[in-house]
Amino acid sequence: MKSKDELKEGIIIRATLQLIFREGLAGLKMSDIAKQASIAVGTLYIYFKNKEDLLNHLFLHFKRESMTQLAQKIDFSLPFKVNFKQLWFNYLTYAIDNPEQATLLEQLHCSPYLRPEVIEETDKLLQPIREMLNEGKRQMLIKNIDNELILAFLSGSINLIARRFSENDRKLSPEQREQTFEMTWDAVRA
Amino acid sequence: MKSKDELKEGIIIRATLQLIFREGLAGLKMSDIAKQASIAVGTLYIYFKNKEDLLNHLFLHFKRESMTQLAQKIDFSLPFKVNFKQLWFNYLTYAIDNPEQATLLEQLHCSPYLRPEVIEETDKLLQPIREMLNEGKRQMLIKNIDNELILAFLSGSINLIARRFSENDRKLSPEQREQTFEMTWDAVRA
DNA sequence: AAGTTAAGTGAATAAATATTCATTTCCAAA
DNA sequence: TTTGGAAATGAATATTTATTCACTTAACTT
Repeated sequence: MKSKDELKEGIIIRATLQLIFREGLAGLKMSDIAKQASIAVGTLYIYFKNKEDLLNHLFLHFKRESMTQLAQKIDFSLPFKVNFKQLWFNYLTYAIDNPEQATLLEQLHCSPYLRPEVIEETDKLLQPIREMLNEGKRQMLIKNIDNELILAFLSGSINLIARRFSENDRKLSPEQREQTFEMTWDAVRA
Repeated sequence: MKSKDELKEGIIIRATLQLIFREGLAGLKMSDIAKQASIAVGTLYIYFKNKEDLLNHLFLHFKRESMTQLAQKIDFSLPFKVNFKQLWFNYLTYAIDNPEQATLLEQLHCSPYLRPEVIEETDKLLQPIREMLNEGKRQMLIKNIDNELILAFLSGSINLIARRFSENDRKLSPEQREQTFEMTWDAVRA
């Protein structure tokens, strides 16, 4: 018998991601996804129960992917600022190289498709970062401000910068990335 | 003869705004808008040619409204930092009190509905702010960083904070607003 | 190499949603 | 107080888009 192509699920997810980035969730059609993925519409329903199911998988997939990227090269034996900077650069780099992802999460977050439990699950992934911020406060290195406020400040600024500077001819230079980190560090440091 | 209710256009726009905030653009139905505005579906088509037309008006309406808010109490004879702070607080306050607006612009910005010329037109509205930033740089008060980068940093952070802290029981306290401004000022100041 | 089973297809169908329009309601001028 | 005309209505219709399914194709088994 013919075996399920393991790659295909990924192809579908990536095709969907690109379409949402370009056209927004509101314009997303199953037939367009199929075309973008170079498969038949019916095939979509072999890999996903329906559109809602596909979008929930999509959301979880990229949340996990971004969190994996985020944790790269973090080593808690190193000084706080080193880790903070690494974390921030990981996020920025991921966001710039994958600008679709931020748009996606944005658009899905308030949509009739996303199931609430999926949102909750993804929020838990941030826990280690919250603990890192606590550590920074304990060492009096960063301002004593509510974690959620700091997180919103950090991710809000990075996300928008990444969106605005993700096209190839506008991508941030290494200098600009350093400048932006300087702004961020000045913002949070005690 | 019966005269057109001038208020109704505003009611429709506000109803639409709320629905997009709650359910996202993807879930937006003309019938829901009608219900939310307590009018019949047909009436929508008296005030707007069709859904696309309605959404373009919506976008322009709130862009202009937010810009008007932004310019409140700005007085170029006052010192740069005073104006900067005023501007920032205007934006934050507007964003917190009208969290729907940010979601709306976000969702519409990449959607098949919005016409490109409408996007362009709204970008022009930012021109005075860019000039203000230039003035700050001339006076060596803020870092010499690309305006678009600073703007993205500022609006990204404010937008996300406003979204996260817009529910009544989580709204930012005056202290938290000051703290957040402190972060912002530390970020941009030279 | 014939048989078996699941993947893949896309036209056909179902479901959701935008838009129209025949009718009714309301206002203002005559 | 009548009446002309625009506003308002919402069931009916048109359109768009998700989903199904009868059929074809491909890979594995005996």
